[in-house]
Amino acid sequence: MHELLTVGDAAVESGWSARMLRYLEEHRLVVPRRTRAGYRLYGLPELNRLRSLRDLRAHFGVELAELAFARRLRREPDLRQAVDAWLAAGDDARSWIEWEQRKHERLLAA
Amino acid sequence: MHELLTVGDAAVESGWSARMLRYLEEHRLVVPRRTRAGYRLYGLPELNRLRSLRDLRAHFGVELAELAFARRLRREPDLRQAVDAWLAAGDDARSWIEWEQRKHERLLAA
DNA sequence: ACGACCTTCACACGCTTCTGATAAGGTTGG
DNA sequence: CCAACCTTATCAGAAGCGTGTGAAGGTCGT
Repeated sequence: MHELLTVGDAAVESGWSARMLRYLEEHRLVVPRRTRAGYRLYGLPELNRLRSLRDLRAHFGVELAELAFARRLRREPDLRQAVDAWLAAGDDARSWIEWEQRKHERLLAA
Repeated sequence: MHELLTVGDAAVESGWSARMLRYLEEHRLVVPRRTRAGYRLYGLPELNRLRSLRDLRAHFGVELAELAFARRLRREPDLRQAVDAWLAAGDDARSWIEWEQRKHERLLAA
């Protein structure tokens, strides 16, 4: 038997406030279905999603905006590529090709 | 001849303000070397990094915090996995495994 | 040794994010 | 039909981000 909870019960069950459940829907992070009258209905998948979202925030300190950005990354390949390239130039290049050149620059700077 | 610019010149050259260059360093997005006296020194790699960072923001509207988060993603595998799992449950699962089950739930809700 | 840079620190402002509260009204079940 | 829920909309406030500006002091080149 599938439990379908209205927003208040889902709030209790998930550990969020009802206010935040509406907020999360507004930002399309967890979007419940509706009854014909417009009541939100949360099923098991939504509850799991809410709980793991809560864990992500608690455990890793992830902001909602950051999650939304991660979602952008997997949907916009050119963005992803640009970001990856930018980051790669930071922690790869710095490590050894540049290192040689820096050794030289450091002499000039000293 | 490698140009090594102090913060004011690097600001002019890169299109950021000196203030922002210090801010970007503080958030470890572009970290220059220092002279013994503590002056920041920007070389070609840093200037390129600054310019492409500028482009990333202008072209894709990327926030600095989001970039920092993307960096976390590639350095913390368990975070990455958690985020990926969460996102996957949203745009894959929603599309078809869940879809069947929703059809059923929708009947109950109506 | 002086002017033009640089350093750190801190205040402040406008904007956005997250969160709660409250108001005015619709739905539902006993 | 009434209590207890739900809806949307709005105001409010704490916290953070992106910037500028200014103070108090150190460094550098001529």
